[in-house]
Amino acid sequence: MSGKNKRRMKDVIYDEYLGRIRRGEITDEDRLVDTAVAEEFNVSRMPVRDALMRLVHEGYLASSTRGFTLPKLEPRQILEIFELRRLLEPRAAALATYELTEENLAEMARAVDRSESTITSGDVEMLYRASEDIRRIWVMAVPNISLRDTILRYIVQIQAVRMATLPDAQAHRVLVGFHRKMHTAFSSRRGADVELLILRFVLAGEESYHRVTNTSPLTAAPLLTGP
Amino acid sequence: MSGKNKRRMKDVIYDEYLGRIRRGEITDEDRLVDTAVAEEFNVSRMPVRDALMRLVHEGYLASSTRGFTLPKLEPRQILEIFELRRLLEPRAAALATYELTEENLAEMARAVDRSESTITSGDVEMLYRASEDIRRIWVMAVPNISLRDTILRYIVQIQAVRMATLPDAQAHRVLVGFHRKMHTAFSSRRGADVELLILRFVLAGEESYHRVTNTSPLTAAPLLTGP
DNA sequence: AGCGTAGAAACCGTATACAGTTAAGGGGGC
DNA sequence: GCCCCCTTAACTGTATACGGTTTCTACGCT
Repeated sequence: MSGKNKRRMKDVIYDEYLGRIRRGEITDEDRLVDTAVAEEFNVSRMPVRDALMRLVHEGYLASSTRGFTLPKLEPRQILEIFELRRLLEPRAAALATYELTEENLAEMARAVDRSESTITSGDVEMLYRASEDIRRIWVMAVPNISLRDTILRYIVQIQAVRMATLPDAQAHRVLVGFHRKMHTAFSSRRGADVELLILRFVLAGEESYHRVTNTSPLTAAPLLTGP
Repeated sequence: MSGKNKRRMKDVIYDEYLGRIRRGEITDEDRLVDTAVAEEFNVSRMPVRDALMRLVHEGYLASSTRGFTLPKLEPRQILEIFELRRLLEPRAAALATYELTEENLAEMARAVDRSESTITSGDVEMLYRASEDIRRIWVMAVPNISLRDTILRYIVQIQAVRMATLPDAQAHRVLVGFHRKMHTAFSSRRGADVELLILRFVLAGEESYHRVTNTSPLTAAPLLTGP
């Protein structure tokens, strides 16, 4: 009856687990095994393997000889991805500025309210979800689909950075401050303002990460060894 | 004996076909069928399917109900990827500047010579390969591995753009001119110069593509509809 | 002769089975 | 009691088989 009959199980499983990963429902301790997932969906291992292997190749999972787990990013890789985000996200957000609907902005405003409430409540879990919602709203509005898809891949890095920085009170306050400013900037419909703000946001995230983990910026070395 | 015994067939097949695609050995007309590839390697369909599906998910191939083929990019997608390249490649090339060895530069110089020789010979095939070599040399020197991998994915778009623009004499001359300038800039070890040159290079490629295909820039519309 | 339709062929998705590899855990030796 | 080795279980990779879907083709109808 419905047009969904042609949907392949491997795609269903892929979508389901990508959603779980993006919603943070898979934790570091979870070990995904194809036979177990196969049982969950009442299918054989093959479509499960297809789905999980795809998630591995896209960087959302890591495969080992003992099941699939969330990848644990090396600090080096986290810093590398900060550079990519610095290059892509300001422009992407500027493009999204002109696409966000009033409903999108209203939803973002509610998420910002939730974010601010965590300053007093200290509810890191809620901050985490609010942060996720705000990001999702604007990223989904990016009209350049290739650019949007590229940005969506950094979710693992972003979750790792949140895990590392959010327990830190200073990073928490900085993040909440940015959330309010983001809503203001997107609401103003001024792409140039949004672009600059998002650049500052990524740089602030990088700085928080460096402070919390005591690492130093990636590019210092190569730039200093230049002529 | 050799440490390669643990290499999985699916990885061997993946590497082999990724290489063939990158070297342009797969043409638009080719139709890859898993059973045929399986026969070529004397294995079953499964590792072949794994390899080909992976190439599909990474954008190097497209799957249809009738075998796997090179993806034919929509003009829209080609323009989207130009935007990504504009954002990433200048910085990536600047970072690569400090990593290129003297041998790299010498190899690039030889490729530039070959490129220039095609102005008189009109050998588009050689121009194609020289262009590929020059790009490969500097991209492989990008020290940020995540950034390098992201850039390497655009090979399909780049090949499509070359196919569309290289028969055009003006685009041909512009490209060769850039090749010489690139070698000069990389040799100078001045990242800032390289960054600007590569930005100009991507913009020139975009312009050639627009001119040849009679399309208009992607971002005109959203920017103009802004405040 | 052209178009529609039915059958066949090609190819993909999924199931089941087996082999190979790796890590864990228990038992034995030091 | 601790460490090492061997067994065993768990999990991945590959093979084979079958069913479903889509495209091609040939035949018949108009």
